[in-house]
Amino acid sequence: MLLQASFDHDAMHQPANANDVLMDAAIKARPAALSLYDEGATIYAQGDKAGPLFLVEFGSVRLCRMTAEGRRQISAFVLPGEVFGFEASGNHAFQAETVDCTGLRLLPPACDAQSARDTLTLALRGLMQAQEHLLVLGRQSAVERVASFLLDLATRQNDDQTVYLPMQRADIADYLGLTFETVSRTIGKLRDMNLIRLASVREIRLLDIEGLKTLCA
Amino acid sequence: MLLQASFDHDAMHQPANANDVLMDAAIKARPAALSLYDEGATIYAQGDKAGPLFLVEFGSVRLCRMTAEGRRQISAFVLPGEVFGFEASGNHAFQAETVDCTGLRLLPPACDAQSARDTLTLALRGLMQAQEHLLVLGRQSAVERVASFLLDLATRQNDDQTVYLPMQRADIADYLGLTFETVSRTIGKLRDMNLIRLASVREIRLLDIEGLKTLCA
DNA sequence: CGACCTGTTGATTCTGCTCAATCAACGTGG
DNA sequence: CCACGTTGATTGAGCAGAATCAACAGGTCG
Repeated sequence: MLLQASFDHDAMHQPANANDVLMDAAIKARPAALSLYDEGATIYAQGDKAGPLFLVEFGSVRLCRMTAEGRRQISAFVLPGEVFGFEASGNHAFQAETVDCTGLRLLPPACDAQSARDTLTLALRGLMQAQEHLLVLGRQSAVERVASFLLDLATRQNDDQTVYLPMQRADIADYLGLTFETVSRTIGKLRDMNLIRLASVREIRLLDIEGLKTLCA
Repeated sequence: MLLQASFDHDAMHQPANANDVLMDAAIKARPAALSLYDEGATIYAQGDKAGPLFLVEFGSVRLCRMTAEGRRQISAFVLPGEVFGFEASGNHAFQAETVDCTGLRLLPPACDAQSARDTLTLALRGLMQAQEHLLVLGRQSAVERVASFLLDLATRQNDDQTVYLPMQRADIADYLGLTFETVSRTIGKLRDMNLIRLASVREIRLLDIEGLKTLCA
């Protein structure tokens, strides 16, 4: 905890989007300690008692669930500046794991009216993202899914040109409802179409954003 | 409005599940008129200004969205006793249409702390349903999807044996991310496996619930 | 250096889509 | 009453896209 306290909020906080204003307000109102997690750490497991919300300061988190046969579905990736931990019942239906080395700030449950409204806003934002994702999983082809994913990441990382992928191909696959082989092939296809360029395995330059957008249908 | 006022709440309200207590409280706190809609009516369109929430008294509602090519994804069906109309931004991202003749009660936006909490609870319930649905669309086969759908409907209709389908095959298809031909074939397959029996096109008897559950993986 | 993990690429299989025909239920009008 | 058109559901045949199985390359770490 002493180590964690040495992290300075302003230095670590990487603004992602319009969440900032809201979250900064939430933090000022209810400051909390920063917790560090290693890559691949479990923040909470399926069935754990639900409690506080978590704000991602840096790193990234995947929310996932396993089926009986061991198939995995990732319902969302949580990037810096975004919040997770919502539950309808008292227990977590999904598991939260860090994708890479990650810093989280705990947000205690809302008590006053204002923070209840803020929580609602954040929950609704999550609902919208989930519904958006339903569209992808239900009606899009592999190319469309990958293109949507890259554009979404670019937007949320506030960088129109370069996308950094904190997660590996299997994570992307389980998020998009594909196999990792198909993800790899599809990224290759987008590269061959000159829509993207792979600076490295984890860093992708978007060469033709309009082209990618038309692909998403 | 005079006609609508003639509907008696207690007579029309068909409790579906645990929503009841919460919703009854909400209604008592903020009573509202009942609105009638024909089959296939648009309650609000994509882009419409978001406002009140809607409680389904009887009938059913589909929340859907179209892609540029005319593909449709239904994100949820709303059954009696359930609420819809949540939006993160000021405008509706999805369109709400009635599936059959439907009665809705308007719930004005929350103003006090208690109703804000209630709204949050309902929103979180919607978020859970959407995440549950992500699992279906991302990782299940056609048989698993249809089996899950039937079991889900049975639960929400509070009838373990008989499922009544208010919607047609194309609606089920757009909800499950399949074509209506595949839905039809798959229902036929479940019938041939003696897991269900079609009393009519719209009424399905669940003969082997455990068998259906094991199918869902 | 070798073991291991991640990612890429190839060959084959299979599920579900597309196109198309048929059927049943219903309403309309002669 | 029946011929006709319409709409929704079912069924069939062939095809396309993604999954599966498998081999291999590049990087990292012991």
